[in-house]
Amino acid sequence: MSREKVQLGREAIGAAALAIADAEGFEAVSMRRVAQELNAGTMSLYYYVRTKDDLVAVMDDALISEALLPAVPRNWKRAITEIATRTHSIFLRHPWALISMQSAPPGLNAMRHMEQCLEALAETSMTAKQKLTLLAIVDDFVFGHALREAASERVVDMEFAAAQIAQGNFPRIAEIFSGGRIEIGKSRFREGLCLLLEEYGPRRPRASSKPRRTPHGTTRSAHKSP
Amino acid sequence: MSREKVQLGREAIGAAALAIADAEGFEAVSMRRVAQELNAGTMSLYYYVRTKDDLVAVMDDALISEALLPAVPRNWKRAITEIATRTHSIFLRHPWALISMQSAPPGLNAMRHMEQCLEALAETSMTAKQKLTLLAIVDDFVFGHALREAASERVVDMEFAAAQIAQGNFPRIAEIFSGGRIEIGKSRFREGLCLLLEEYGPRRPRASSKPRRTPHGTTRSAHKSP
DNA sequence: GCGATTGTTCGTACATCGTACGAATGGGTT
DNA sequence: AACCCATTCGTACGATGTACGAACAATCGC
Repeated sequence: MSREKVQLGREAIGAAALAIADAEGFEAVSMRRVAQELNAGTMSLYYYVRTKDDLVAVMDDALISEALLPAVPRNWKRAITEIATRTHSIFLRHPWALISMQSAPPGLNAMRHMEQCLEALAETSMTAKQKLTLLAIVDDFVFGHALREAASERVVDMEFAAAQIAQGNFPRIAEIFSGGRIEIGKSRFREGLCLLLEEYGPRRPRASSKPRRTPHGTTRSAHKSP
Repeated sequence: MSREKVQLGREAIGAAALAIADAEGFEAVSMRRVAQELNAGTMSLYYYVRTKDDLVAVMDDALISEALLPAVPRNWKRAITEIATRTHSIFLRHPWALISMQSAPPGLNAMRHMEQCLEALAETSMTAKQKLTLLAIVDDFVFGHALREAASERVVDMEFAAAQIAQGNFPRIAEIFSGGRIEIGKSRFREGLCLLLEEYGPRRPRASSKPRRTPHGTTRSAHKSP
């Protein structure tokens, strides 16, 4: 927290919130704490930000910008892999974004990201639906792996599990860990990604179509930006 | 909320909390609300449950029980697919569990689940590391797909995005949606799962088949039980 | 019989959170 | 001078998780 006040604004507030999240964890990001960081009154933030969720959306969009490639490789598999890897690394460093992004409306950088993904697939012969499906499947995996990897770094109480294993109730679990802890580090991310891409590419994609409806549609205006 | 009080206990409290989560959403689950549902004082819950996170862990483990198969198919791909599908459907109905399970210590049912997964792979020629890797990759995808699918059912503000598209800033996004909304329903879950399993299977391990049955141990523990 | 011990219930109190409301402040226009 | 409007923010409210310890009931040693 520096002494002089910075000019308030959406980006400044988002940046301050991000700094706090990085330094003290996402749960430390409160309106009061962010305001304090900016030497401003708590309620002053609400002039630029509708609600805390809106603030988080700003943080999210700021993060997504890190997933943008300066240039999209010609080879589409390489391009998708590179984007996915960047996205993945963002989530590993900011696991909270995995959750908050699911409820945040798409911002400018999110759209740039999507545009870039489509650009990567532009030269392929895939149909629109095939493109969207591939991107969705890849994202599913990226999000899922980051979610579980981030969690696995947390320390959880293993006492109960250890007791159960020692008691002999779970022979297969006991057996597979008998040789000590097995590390399946980040290698499985590349591995899974390859499985998805290599299979999807050369083969003729299946036209499994099962239509589904989704009633979507809302309206809202962008909040004030001075 | 019925009038007569039920006998308090870990399971009863967890069940009540689950009922509230199903009926009113996970965010409606508060200690006061659960206690009210059980016609008990708020603080009475803390005799059976260390903290709210502990309560949530009870809920999680109760949910996992739904992922357990009565019998494990001999064909390992079919077995894994069935387990994954069940797990997936749990998360679609209880999206909050995606997050809470990441920080919850493994409970009894979680361990049974793991044991069952290992049983499914018992007759393959995979090494321990290969088994764990496969299970991890599959879970990554299951969690990821459920996470994003649950989110896509939420209603989010699309006005900003629509405006950007209409403004012509994102030609590829505009193009791909020009033919109306494209629905890539739950088909992509099966599709992705197949990609992962079919590729992982044949090349590495030789799958030999032999029947096997499911053992189950049961024990109790954790915090006070009256 | 009685006091002590132990298991169970829960009322009160506190810190922290998001944010509704509306009063202050200050710079331009007229 | 009078008005307007953008911007700041102090106060207050209701909700949350839970620490603390009092209250009550059942059981046991004597």
